[in-house]
Amino acid sequence: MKDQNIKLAVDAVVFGYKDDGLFVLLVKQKYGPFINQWVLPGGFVKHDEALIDAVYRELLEETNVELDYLEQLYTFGDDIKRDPRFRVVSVAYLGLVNPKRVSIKPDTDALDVAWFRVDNIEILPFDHKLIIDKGIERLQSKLNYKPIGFDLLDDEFVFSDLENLYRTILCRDIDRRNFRKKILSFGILEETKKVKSVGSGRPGKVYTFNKVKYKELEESGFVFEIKFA
Amino acid sequence: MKDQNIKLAVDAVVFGYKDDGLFVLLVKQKYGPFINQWVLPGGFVKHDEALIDAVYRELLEETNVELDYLEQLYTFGDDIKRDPRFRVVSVAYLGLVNPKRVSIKPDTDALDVAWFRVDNIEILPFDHKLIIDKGIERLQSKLNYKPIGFDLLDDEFVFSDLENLYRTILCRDIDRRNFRKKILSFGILEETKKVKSVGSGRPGKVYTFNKVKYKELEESGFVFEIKFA
DNA sequence: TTCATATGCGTACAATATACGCAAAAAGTA
DNA sequence: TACTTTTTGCGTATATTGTACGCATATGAA
Repeated sequence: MKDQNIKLAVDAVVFGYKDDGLFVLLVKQKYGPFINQWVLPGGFVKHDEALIDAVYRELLEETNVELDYLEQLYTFGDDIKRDPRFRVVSVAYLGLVNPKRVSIKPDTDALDVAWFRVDNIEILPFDHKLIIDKGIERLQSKLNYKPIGFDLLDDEFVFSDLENLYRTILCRDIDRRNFRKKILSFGILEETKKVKSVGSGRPGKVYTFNKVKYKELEESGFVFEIKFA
Repeated sequence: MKDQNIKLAVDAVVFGYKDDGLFVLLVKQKYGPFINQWVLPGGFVKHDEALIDAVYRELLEETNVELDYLEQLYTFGDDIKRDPRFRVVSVAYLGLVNPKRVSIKPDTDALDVAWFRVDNIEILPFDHKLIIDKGIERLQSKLNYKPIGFDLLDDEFVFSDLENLYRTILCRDIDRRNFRKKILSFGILEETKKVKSVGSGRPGKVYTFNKVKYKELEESGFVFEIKFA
């Protein structure tokens, strides 16, 4: 036995929302056991590096992406052979970013970077498909009790944008009118004086998410919670 | 630098409910940097061992406890110095068990084992207090949408037992009558023909939790969810 | 017996979720 | 221009659920 040590890695499931679809960020491996294949951005944790810093570092090195949101997702370490080379336990993170706000480009450690529609992803090396599924699950449930949808949208948006984001990610229809009523009742959106036309039909009012206000409300006991018709 | 490798450990926050209080299982260290001090059961993961198996093994070796419930909690690895000896990243697990169903005793790897009231725990070696707090948080929130309270109770219980468990763990009062109505409406409890007297007052009907029924309902879309008055 | 205590069931009211109608404001088209 | 189609913004009626209690019943204790 050459190396009895367990290696520790991090992987990032970074979601982006655009073109009415949910996308995940993948990189084409430059090194490792699956060269030239698409995998989740990630890599080994350095000896004196916090887990979360390893995620930020790998994302910069491989994709040039800086995130709007990042949280720990789950640690994958029950399958001894998840990496064919040696034992690797990986701490997966869930990231959110508006694709418009970043310019993805392969940096030093990847051959290529791209957004993939989550519903098109079939199989991936390692257990990365599993990790993505876990990420989708977390995203879907968290959307109902945290205002994380706004991290995927533009700063300024109309209500149909928000509706479609929820519809897309949750894979189900929602009642437009009740949804609007519910969100507005929270008092965490600011109405701007602008309107925006999306194709034909009446132009919609443009809103922004007031994060400061939300934090205030949260501290005084308010809970963001959405139930759907 | 003698050892550039990150060591991987697991720790278990095992909760037990008895005497109208929430308890956590601690062991007195036999080895390590905090000999003779009380810490969470746990230890290093073996090279060819699943994370979850490491938890079960350590619990057996240190406390002789087999659990009714176990889930991954969180991975602690941002503080480089959480272990004073060398870099250790620890995957924490949350366990539940009815203290009556186990006989805790220090096995090969611990000097002593005991239940500690969670509200009495002040400071612990490593970041184990932090881990316990994370466990309490998870337990409290999960109590509202999963029927995990029953893993902490006897197989046969009266309604006041369940009420008091929720009251104790959530640290707040609940309306006895509405709570009963809500739980009964789920149809996951079986009424036995027995009654049980707890001190003075009218004896209560004895119920059991029908786990099979719950799983069935869950699969057909039912969601266990409790809101409190 | 009488009292204190806990249980089991019920009812009234408030709050929220759900379903859906419809006029207003735009783009497209004859 | 006038008409149709589409999307928006706001409203209202109803169903469902949450919340606050009242109260008779069954026990142990005095």
